[in-house]
Amino acid sequence: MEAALKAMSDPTRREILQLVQHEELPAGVIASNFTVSRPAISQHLAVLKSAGLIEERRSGVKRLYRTRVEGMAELKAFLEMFWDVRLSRLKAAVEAETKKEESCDDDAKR
Amino acid sequence: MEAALKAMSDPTRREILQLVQHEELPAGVIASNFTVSRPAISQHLAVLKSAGLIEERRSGVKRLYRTRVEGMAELKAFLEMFWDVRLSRLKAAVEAETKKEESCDDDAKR
DNA sequence: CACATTTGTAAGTTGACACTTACGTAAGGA
DNA sequence: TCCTTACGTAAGTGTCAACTTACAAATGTG
Repeated sequence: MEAALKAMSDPTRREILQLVQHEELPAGVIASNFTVSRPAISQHLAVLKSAGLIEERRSGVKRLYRTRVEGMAELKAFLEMFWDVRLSRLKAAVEAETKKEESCDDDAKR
Repeated sequence: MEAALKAMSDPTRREILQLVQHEELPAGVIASNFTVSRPAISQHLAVLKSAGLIEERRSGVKRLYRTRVEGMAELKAFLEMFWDVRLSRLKAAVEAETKKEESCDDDAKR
């Protein structure tokens, strides 16, 4: 999640994400959309992949990339939770409660 | 917007944002919630402020900070638009059209 | 096999940034 | 005025990240 947010903080990577959001594209084609070198894009793709925001599929000598919808959904959910702290505080409280229930069943006595 | 996203990519700054989201807090109190030095927090506050994500109010010798809701709303809107590329492409097209219209006014004089 | 295509990886450079300690500044008492 | 409180700012340091060029690896083609 941390990695996903950091990955998205780079403008080039955001552009890449938009490029492959609705069509699967080979690395070379992606790189051709930018002025930076092809290896630079290759490294950006590696960052996005390890952040779970894109997925790679090999077809012959080519490597096709596209947005990984689950990763984007997770990131979106994290941010949604962030907008309203009351929600995230609630979530934290719920998690704490869950832990309590797991560790001590004494709570039922109260 | 770029600045806001980059500001949010740091975990310490995200914690600060949550701290001051529902209560106005002086810099010192904010810093006391972290293990890093007070000047470090002061610098983080400056980053968040220049990104438009928090606002500062002076009260005597203290400086009170709280989340700037407009800034958070703008960032959220940007990301909402980002999730669906079709929308952002539409937005880009609209912006291009607007520019055209602006320059077209000049053209009309010719 | 020899060769071109497509891509990742290695190595090095540069700049940004998160952090530290030391110092400056402004407000408010004793 | 002197001192304390609550800060920001300056200056320096180490780390990381984005970029470059050069090279390696894997797959298809003659």
